Amino acid sequence: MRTNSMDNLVVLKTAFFNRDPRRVARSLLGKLLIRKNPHGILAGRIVETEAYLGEGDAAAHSAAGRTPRNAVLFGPPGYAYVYFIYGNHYCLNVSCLPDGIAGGVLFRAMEPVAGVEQMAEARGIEKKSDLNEVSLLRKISSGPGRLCEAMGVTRARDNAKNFVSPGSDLQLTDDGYRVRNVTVTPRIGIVKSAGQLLRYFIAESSFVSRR
DNA sequence: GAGGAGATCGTCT
DNA sequence: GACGATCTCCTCT
Repeated sequence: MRTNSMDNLVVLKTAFFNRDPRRVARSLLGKLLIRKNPHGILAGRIVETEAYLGEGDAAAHSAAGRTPRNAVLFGPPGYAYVYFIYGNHYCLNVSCLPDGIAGGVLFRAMEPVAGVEQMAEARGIEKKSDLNEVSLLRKISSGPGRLCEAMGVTRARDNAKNFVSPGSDLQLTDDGYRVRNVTVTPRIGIVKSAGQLLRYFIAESSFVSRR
């Protein structure tokens, strides 16, 4: 699976995110997550997501109501919600549904597409390694914490950032890639509401975090 | 290759 | 003071 070209990228609009997180999570598969920085462009194709439904979803951060930490999830759609977990890692989400209603989608894994060397370096992967090997490419962004480290995503830098704004250095775009088969499973690493099928991934992708 | 444990800290109770 | 939407390293098989 390779990208088409980096031309003809259409930035996803607010309306795309102003929907049920389950629909957004599925629709985001195959889209490109892009980070613009002074050294160039980093991009990855989203291959795995999870939907978090808001106050009715016991596993969601918004389950207990609005707090300073999770306020973005209750805000307008299309904004980055970044949180710190396990003392080591950040996780990146995008808010869904209209202002006042909580909901979001977690980015769990992506396939590196552009700026691969930069991302590998950010992850502490030796440059001398052959970055064309799938087994090494997988280590760059096959997991929510890994993805954030590769993209340089932190709460201080990116929380509450607008994905939709033209000037944003963090964007979600459509390059015309079409996903064929989507697999749906329970979400990973949660205890509450563990039975719900809210994890989505591209069936044929090698860059999914876990099978 | 599978399984277990440690790292490490912000957030909420 | 407890815990968590994770990752890596180490040990054992």
